[in-house]
Amino acid sequence: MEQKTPKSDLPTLEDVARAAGVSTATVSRTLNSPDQVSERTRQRVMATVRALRYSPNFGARALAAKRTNTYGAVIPTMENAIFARGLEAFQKVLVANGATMLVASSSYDPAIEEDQIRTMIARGADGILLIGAERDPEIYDFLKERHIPVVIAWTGTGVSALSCVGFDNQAAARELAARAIGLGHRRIAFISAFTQNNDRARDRVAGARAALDAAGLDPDAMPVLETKYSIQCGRDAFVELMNASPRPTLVMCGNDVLAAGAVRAAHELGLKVPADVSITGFDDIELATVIQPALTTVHVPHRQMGGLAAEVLLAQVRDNSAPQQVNLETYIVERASLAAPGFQPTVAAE
Amino acid sequence: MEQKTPKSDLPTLEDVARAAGVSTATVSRTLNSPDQVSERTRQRVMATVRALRYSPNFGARALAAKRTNTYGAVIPTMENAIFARGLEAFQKVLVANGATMLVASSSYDPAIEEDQIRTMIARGADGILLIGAERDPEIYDFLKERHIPVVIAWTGTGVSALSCVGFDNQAAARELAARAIGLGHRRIAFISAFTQNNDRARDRVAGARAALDAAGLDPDAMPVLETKYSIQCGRDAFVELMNASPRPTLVMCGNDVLAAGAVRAAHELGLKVPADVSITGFDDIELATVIQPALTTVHVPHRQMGGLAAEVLLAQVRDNSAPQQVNLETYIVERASLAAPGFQPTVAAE
DNA sequence: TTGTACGCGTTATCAA
DNA sequence: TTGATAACGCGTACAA
Repeated sequence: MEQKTPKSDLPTLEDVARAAGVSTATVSRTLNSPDQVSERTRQRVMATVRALRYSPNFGARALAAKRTNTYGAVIPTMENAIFARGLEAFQKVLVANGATMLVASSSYDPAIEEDQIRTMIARGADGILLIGAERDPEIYDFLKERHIPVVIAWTGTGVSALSCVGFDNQAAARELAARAIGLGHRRIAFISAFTQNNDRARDRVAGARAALDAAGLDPDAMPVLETKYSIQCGRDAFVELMNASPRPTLVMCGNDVLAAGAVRAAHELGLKVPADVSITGFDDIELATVIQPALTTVHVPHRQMGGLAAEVLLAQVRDNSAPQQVNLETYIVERASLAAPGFQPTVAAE
Repeated sequence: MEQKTPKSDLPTLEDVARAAGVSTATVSRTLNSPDQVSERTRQRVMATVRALRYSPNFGARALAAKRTNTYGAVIPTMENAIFARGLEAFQKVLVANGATMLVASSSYDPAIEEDQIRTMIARGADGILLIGAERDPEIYDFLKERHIPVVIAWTGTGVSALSCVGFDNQAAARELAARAIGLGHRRIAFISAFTQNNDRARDRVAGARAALDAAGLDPDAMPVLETKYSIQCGRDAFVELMNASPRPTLVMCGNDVLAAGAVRAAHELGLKVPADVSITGFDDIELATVIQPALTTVHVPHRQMGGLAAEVLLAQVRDNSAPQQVNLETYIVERASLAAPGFQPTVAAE
């Protein structure tokens, strides 16, 4: 009156082994390194696996193999098209390589982010994707101590000894500003995301300043308003900026969402874009093409960034390859929201 | 000349126990059920935990506890604001309850989705969030067999014995169509997402038909074009629809993204919205407020849905509570893109 | 309140 | 190519 495992539970490796008439080691090998097993036994084992609907226990596997095949992504928020795009690409590459993605968002809060990072590693993440390079050095120490490979995305100037896949925020903004200056703009204002704990935002503002400087203009004369990431906030900021006198001829925005708000505000103020005031964005999300006028902006290869980040991370974990620094190209997308000051569309057509 | 664990590895429960001068059981209890431990020893153990920077090994924990505190979400794509919103909320509630989120996207492909679901449970997910109720019954059997709690979101008509948190897609679309019919619209066309494997899309079309039927109009006379989820596709579909003669006075769209494309196409065709043709959306994402004219659409409480889904799932797993069916309210958001046929804005202001 | 001791399901080492 | 078996690190009856 004694049975082995009547617990009505899921089948285990041992169950498969017994049913197939082999040892657990052979079953394990069949699953993990099929080429070490003879064709015949492999067939038999696989058949048993299917018959028993066996699926390996994750915890046991992680415990024994010291690897989870799980990767964490800690981002500011999924409710931002740029991160959603990057994540989607990151995840796709992971899946294509048999790995799974863990996601947590920090709401741009460094304390929450730190917590999430710790949670990720406690959850056994084999590697981690982080956005931006700026954070408490202690976190980097922690990560290094646990030997967790990290890839930093969205910024090209990474932390030494860490992988990064990004682009030069500052150079991109500088180029855009330089183009505007070339068009004749002199009074430029900037609506930025909060720059605290956000190196990307800071670099973009710095880029605009650098262009001003290079053109012999006073970089510190540029009004900069920092605000939250939302259309409404972009709108409010724009209104405030237009209270200045003389008014700016160009309002650069740290991202397309803020720019969309600015364009909206311009309409409400009875200002024509770009005739009365030019507006630029950054990111090139779909929103930029949908509003009137469409946004002149900086194209950022979000999807490529996410995909590459996954590849770099996988290489580090699986092939133990060295950290890499990848810098992607951005480019200006010319649409309608930027033109020379006082530009008249119909006249210009001549 | 013998040491216990000189492997230069991470500290284990045993290390903490030894350093604190207690048994591993006590350390485990301090961590998992602090109230079963005396204040004094708890203090001491916690201090040691911090000193050693101990963090429990995930695999071992999962193996012993038969629980991972990890929940999976399988969605069509993160690159869709509605799912991004829902996921963000889902994740927030999870984190607030000490759990972690696994994410996979299926690209609306049933085969991929099935794969992802299996992967999730192979990864030890304690529960799973799925979008929409329609899928191979075999998958539900599989889930049931493994005793994995499931919550289905985005649709109110769930699978029996499974939790769902959603809303009535059909009723919402019916109501919107009824309002349009009340306004005088008779020739209505519909741009839908692909309805195959998508009960939400199908229900929305059915809702419009139901309203037509209720008004004594022929539901089958309504032209329906199915297309991919993108602004460009909405644009193309709209153009095609407007080739009909007589033209529809209203084009309903299955979601806001398609509607945005339709509005764009109307502009390009020289048609005024809503004077020449009305357009409606569905979802009420930010995009709806940003385009000109702003979209009259159905507001769907995406965030609430995601948050509730997490709560329902957690309750099932942790409190072993019964599956729940939650139906959320939607409502029509009246903006500018829907008006009576031939409506003249300036005249109407009188 | 605390400790002992076993089991959880795999992987991996070593022999055969 | 295959098998026996020792880890792997933690939770939890059960006992004290």
